[in-house]
Amino acid sequence: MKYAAVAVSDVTYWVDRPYSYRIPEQMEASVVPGVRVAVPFSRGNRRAEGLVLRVTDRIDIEKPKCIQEVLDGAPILDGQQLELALWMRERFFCTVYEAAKAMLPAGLWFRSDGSRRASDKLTEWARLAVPAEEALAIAGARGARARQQGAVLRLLSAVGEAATADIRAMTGAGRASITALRDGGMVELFFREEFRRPVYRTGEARQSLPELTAEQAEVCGGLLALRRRGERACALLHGVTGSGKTAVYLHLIRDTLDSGRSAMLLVPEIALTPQRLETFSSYFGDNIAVMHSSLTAAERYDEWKRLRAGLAKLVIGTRSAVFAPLENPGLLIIDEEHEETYKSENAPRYHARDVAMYRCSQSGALLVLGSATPDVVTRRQAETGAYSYFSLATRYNRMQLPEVRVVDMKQELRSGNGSGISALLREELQRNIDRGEQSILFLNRRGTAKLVCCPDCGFTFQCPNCSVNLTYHAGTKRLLCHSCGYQRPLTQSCPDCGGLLRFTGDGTEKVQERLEKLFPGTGILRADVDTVGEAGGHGALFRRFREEKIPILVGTQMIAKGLNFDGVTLVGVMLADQTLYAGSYLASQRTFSLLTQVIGRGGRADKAGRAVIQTYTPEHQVIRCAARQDYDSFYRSELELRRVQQSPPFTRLIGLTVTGGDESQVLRCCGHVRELLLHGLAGETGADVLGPAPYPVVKVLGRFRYKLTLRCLPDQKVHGVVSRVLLHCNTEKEFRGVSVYADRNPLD
DNA sequence: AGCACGCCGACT
DNA sequence: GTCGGCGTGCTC
Repeated sequence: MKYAAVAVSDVTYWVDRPYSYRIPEQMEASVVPGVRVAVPFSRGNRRAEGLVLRVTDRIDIEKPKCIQEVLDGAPILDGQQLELALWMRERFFCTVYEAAKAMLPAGLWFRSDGSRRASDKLTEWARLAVPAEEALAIAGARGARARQQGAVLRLLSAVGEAATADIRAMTGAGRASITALRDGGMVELFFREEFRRPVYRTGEARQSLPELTAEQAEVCGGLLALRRRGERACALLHGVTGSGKTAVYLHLIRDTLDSGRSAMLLVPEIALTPQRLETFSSYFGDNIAVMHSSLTAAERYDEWKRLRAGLAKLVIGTRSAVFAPLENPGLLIIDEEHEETYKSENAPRYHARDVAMYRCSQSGALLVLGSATPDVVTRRQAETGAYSYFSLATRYNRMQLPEVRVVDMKQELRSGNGSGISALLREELQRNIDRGEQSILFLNRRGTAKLVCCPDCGFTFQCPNCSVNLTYHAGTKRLLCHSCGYQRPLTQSCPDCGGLLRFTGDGTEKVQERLEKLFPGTGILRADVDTVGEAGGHGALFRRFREEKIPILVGTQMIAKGLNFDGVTLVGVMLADQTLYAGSYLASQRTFSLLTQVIGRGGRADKAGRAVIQTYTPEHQVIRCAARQDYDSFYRSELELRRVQQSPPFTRLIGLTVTGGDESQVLRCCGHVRELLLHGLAGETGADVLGPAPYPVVKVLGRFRYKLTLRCLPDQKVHGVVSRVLLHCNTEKEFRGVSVYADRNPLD
C-alpha cells in the first residue's frame, strides 16, 4: 500500500502541514511528487486540490482518506521546486500551496471566477514520409493533374517540415492535395503545440557581442571566473549609470548558454524597458522567454512551457520570473537590485533576491546583483566579503554628469515666493524654452490639492472608507481617495458652514496649472496614473513627449525610471524632502536612488544637462550626496546611521500586521502579539519588539491596520516564536474577525 | 417537534 | 478559510 504526503490548497498557514492520503492501486503509477491531486478534506470531505510532496509506503495515522483523482499527467513542479516551496513556507510564513502557486503560470489553474484554464493550442504540421530524393523524383513525374501535390513535395524537400496552413499559403495547394499525399504515404501529418509568443523581435539574429572596454572586460572576467567555478556565489555589480552593465550581462549570459546551462535576467518593470528587450532579442533570438504581468494568461502559460521543454534557455522577466522552470541554471541576474518591486507585498511575501539566492545554492549558480545605487544591505554584504564586489566607475559614452544646483525653499518662502517654483527653476525653464530644449519636472504627488479644508470651521473632506483626506483633481472636478479610489464631486463651499474652501498641498495637476500661467502658450505634458491611462500607456505618452518635442513634462515617480529622454537638458525636482521624511529606515535610501535616477535623466553625450533640486533642508547629507552623485559617501553615512538606530544590516526585521474591522479589538490583539513575542524571546539577547504602530493610512476599506516589528540579530532563530504567535492569535476566539500575518524584511 | 442562527473547532 | 455539529431559543 502506498501513501502520499499532500500539501492542500485553501488552508491557512497554521493548518498547513503535509497530510497523508492513501493512493488507490490504479493510481499508483500516476501519483508522483509534483502532481496535483483532488482529495477529500475536512469534516465535510469537501473536494480540495492538493500537491503531492512525497510518496511513501508507511503511514503516520490510523485511517487515511483516499486520493480521489490525479489532476496532472506529469509533475508540474520538479524536486528542486518542491524543495523551494517547502523552504518558502518556513522563510516567508506562507503555505506550501501559496508558494507553489506563485511558481506556476495562472493558466495552469482552473479559476473559480469562471475564467477557464488556458488551452494547449495545437496546429497541424506535415513532413515527408519518404526520402527527399524520392519525393523530388515523384514530384517531377507528377502530371498536370497533380501539380499542387508536386509543389507541396518540393516545398517539404526544401524545408523539411511546415505547418499545413503555411504550406497551403505558400504553394496554393488545397486541403485535398495534402490529404491525398498523406493517403498515398508520401507525407506524414502530425500535431505540434503552437506557442503564443508575446510581441518582441524574434528569430535567429546572432550578432557578435558588443566590444567591452578594458574596465568592463576586467569585471566580466572576474564574474566569469566565479560562474565557471560552478558553486553558489553572489556578486554585487556596482555600476554607475551609463557604465555598461548591460554589455557585461550579455557576455555573461552568452558564456552561460554556451556552457549548456540556462540563465535568468530579472528587471524591475518590463513595461518600461521594451528597447532593452529588443537588445537581448537581437543577441539571443528565440532562446528568450519573457515573463511579466502584462502578458495574457495564454502567453504566460506558453512561455512557461517553452522554458520547461528546454526550448528557451534565457528568461527575462519581472519578480515572479524568479520561479521560472529553468533546467540547470548557471546564472541569475537581478538588475537594479535595490528596486522595491522585487519584494512581494501579498502572500507569499517573498523577495526575489532571497529566492534567487536559494536557487543558486540548489544548482551551483552565480547570482549577480546589478545597481547604480545598491541597497545598503547588499553593499554591506559585499563589504564584509559575503558577496564578491565588482565596480564599473567609468561612463563609457562620456556622458557628462549634469550640473546640479540645490535651492533652499525656506529662502524662497521668506522672499515671498510660495508658488513651489523657485526663481532659479523658473529662470532655467525659461532658458530652455527660449533655446527650444526640453525639461522634465518631478513631483511625487498627483492631483491638484492634497488637502481641501475650510479655514473657518476646520472641515476637511475625508474618505468614508479610509482614514485619509480626499485629494482634489481639477481635471475631473472631483475629490478622490488615493487609498481606495472612492470619489465624489467637490462642493462649491464648505458643506458644514458654507465657508470658502482652501486648497493646499500641490500635486502634478496644480504644478501644470501654475506653469501654464507662468509660461503662456508653452506645451506642458503631465505623466501620472491619471494621464497615462488616457494616453494609452507610458510608452505612448513618452513617445509624444519625445516626438512632438513638448517643452515641459511634469510627472510623478514613473518618469524617474526606464526610458531615456535624449532631448532633455533640464531636470527639476519640485520637493526632494517629500520621500526623505517618510518615517521609514528606508527613506534615505529611497530618496538617494530616486534623486540619482531623476538627475541622471537629463543630459546626454553632446549636451550638458542641468538639474535643480528644490528642498527645505539643503544641508541634508542625502541631498548633498545625491547632488554630487556620490554613492560611496551616502553609503558610509547611511551605514553608520543604521548601526546607531539598529536597522538592517545590523538587525533583521519581521513585521507582524494585525487587521480587523473593530479597532479596539485589533489593538487588544496587538497587545497580545507583543506579549507573546516578548515572552517567547525571554532569555534571548539582541531581540526586541517595536510598536504597535498604526499604518500610515490606518483604515482601508473598513479595516484597521496596525503593525508590530520584531527586531533581532541577523542570524537569530525567531521563526518558531513568530509561528506560534500566528497560530495563537488567529485561533483565539477573543480575536475572531482579526487576522495576523508576518512579513520578513518588510518594506516599511 | 421543527427549524433558524450562531458559535466552535478540526482539518490526514 | 470552511463547513458540519451542536446548542439555544423561537414558533407552530
